[in-house]
Amino acid sequence: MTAGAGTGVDLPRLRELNSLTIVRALRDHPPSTVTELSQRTGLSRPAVDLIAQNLVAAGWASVIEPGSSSAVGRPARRYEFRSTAGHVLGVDVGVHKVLALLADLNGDVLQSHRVAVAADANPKERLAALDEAIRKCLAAAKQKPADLWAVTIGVTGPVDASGRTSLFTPIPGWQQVDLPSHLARRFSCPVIVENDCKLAALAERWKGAADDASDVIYLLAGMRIGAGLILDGVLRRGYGGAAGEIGALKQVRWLAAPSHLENCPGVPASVSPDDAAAWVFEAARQGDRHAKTAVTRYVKDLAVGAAALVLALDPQLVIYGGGFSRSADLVLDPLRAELQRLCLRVPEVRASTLGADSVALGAIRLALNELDDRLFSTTLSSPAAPSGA
Amino acid sequence: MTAGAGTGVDLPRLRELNSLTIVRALRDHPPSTVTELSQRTGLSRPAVDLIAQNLVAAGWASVIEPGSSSAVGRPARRYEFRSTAGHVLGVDVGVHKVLALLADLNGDVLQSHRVAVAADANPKERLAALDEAIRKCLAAAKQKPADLWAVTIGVTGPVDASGRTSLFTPIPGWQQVDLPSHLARRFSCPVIVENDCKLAALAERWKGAADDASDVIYLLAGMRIGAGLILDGVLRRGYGGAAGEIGALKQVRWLAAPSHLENCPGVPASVSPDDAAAWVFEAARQGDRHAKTAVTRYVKDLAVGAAALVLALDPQLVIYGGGFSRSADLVLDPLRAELQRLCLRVPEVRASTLGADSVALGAIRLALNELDDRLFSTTLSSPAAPSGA
DNA sequence: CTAATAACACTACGATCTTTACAAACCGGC
DNA sequence: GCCGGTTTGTAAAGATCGTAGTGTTATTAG
Repeated sequence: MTAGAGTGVDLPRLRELNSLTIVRALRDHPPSTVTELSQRTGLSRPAVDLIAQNLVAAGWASVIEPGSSSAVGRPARRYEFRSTAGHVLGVDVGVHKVLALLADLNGDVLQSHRVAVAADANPKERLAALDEAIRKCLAAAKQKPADLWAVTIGVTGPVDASGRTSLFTPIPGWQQVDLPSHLARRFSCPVIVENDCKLAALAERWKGAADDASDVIYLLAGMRIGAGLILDGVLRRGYGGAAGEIGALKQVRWLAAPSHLENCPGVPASVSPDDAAAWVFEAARQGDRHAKTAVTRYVKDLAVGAAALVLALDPQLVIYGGGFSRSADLVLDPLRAELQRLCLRVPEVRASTLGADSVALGAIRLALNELDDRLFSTTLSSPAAPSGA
Repeated sequence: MTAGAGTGVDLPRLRELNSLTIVRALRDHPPSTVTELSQRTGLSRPAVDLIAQNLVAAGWASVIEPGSSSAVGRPARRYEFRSTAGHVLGVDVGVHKVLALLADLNGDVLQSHRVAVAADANPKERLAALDEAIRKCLAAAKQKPADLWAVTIGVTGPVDASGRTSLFTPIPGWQQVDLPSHLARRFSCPVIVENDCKLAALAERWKGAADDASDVIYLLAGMRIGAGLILDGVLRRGYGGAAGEIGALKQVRWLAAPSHLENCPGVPASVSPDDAAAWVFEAARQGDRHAKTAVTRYVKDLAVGAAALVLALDPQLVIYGGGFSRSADLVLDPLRAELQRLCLRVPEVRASTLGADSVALGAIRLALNELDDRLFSTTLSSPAAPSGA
């Protein structure tokens, strides 16, 4: 292949490029007339017309015949991206649950299924829950595994090039699990495994609190704290997939931070360790001294790592997400104050607007991104579920 | 303009795209025959031939008529990128010196001029030195300011969107200096001001120790420690231009690190503060106990910040550069050991291979990058010094 | 000097987009 | 109900570009 010099463009390729342009224009906007597409793309109306007809023939677009029009002039035929031409699956394999979402090519969620898992479940049980979540989600939408065009699974811990969490993961026994192999037997389409923080960051940038920013640090705050980095609008994985794992540094007190909440004096014995943090936040809201101190200490420790990331990357925006983001009302202001104290230039700080689905939503976004790269960078063939890798 | 949907391609644009492809192919390789270009770009020989002739007519390429050939067959005419069609200037405004480099469009340095400046010089004196360095460098190469296509100036401290080091800079009085305005009066071409660490990182990736990596953390180690980040092969500035300034965090001991060297017991009074570090490194090489301790402590502190960056970004490579990189023999191994201790996945650690010119070289690279963006993204007009911004 | 080789030069062809022109469909007003 | 105004759909002509194929030219090897 030609290396970095770029490749010459001949006429069939030109048509392909313009077809891609039209597809993108269709996808980014509601059903459009040929005239609108012509204006948006700069192509002439006859050219757009021809390409649109070809796209319909290939299955990428569908026609909406003109109904009753309100404007003057002849009513226009409208073209629309056929978002149902394919489907993608996004799955969140968490500590307590597995959540599977099925979406169309627009990224609209069509179906979801959640399976609870014990925190100390062994890998076999967890994989069974994963299979069940996927199976039931597809069944409810009357889809087969072969109908999927891309699948992404979110897991806890940094994901290496082979799709394994070999460096570290808090899920017991999960370090040895070879998820790509497990799933390759079930799907013919590409399967991506990715870190949960990174996926949540993607989701937040896609349709969450960061949809207007291109340089974002996303904090996934829970009993474990992680970070996902979006720079120049693109998710950064790092060379080995371990970007954002600054919590591993002792000077950054992310490992200790949640323990302030867990070990806060006054938590009733009846509250399980998993719910302790929520109890403490609520107590702090009620004015409990110990709880307020615990939250303050938690934020102070959280802020050190956040400041390190902010100083390293100088983002536009920091998103506070994850399970603890329900308590953002208590965290955001002191976090801002700490960042002000520690950083050169303080970014905006916002709470996540996506709920517990953020990781699975990010998985969908990543699957769609992969699809875009695969379909739209090379040739635009007829839409069909890919058989090979 | 059309928003994110991309723009349609018509036939004149097609020709432009292919011309750009040929220009890039010419630039990346030694003088090429039409056949070679045809193979590299995938375009047919007649097409390449026509485009090449147009490029020659426009001034982008020059012809080498066939001389004595060694191969069989008719000797081929060769085309070559006319690197002398334009020039760029890269300047390093350091604490002790101003260094100006003039380069052609290949990035080959044609001329350099260095002017010494006192560390405590006021902005007016420093600007005078800058003007002198530029003037003499251009004069020696028989070039006028109007012949330049792009200029980049490297300064110490994070550079904001307006080209000022408003947040922080160790150079006395420099925070108020409006370098872009100062230079806009002298040049009609675009002038970029950028942080020195970032430029040195660019240089190292261009023709230094990092020329084979795409995810690089560059450490500019001297009496002050800074960092430049290259992710996915692109320099990351951060939203406000302050990426890499992790030294501002107290838990990261970068501000204190060099003081171990400066305040090392046993440094003779005759050694100036600026030379103390070099003396300590040399003493450590000779086996001096105190010096060795100082170096150890220095590396320990340096490693904390480096580890924070490594954990945050998971790079392929860490480059140890800057004034202290002459002592890399003492630093690299203990630095690797510390990173091993602190990080999840340890990147490769290398010493800078570029000398004191790295910042100015990076300035040239950035000027050329800007030129590429400007010329090759839109239309490929005749080469000429740009008049407007 | 001849054959082989590889590059150059030219022509015919096909694909693509644009421009121009005209018919079709719909609205509003008389 | 009919007619002008407006916008869309469609067809034909013109222009540009890259490809394929053919012949010509320059050099080396024998």
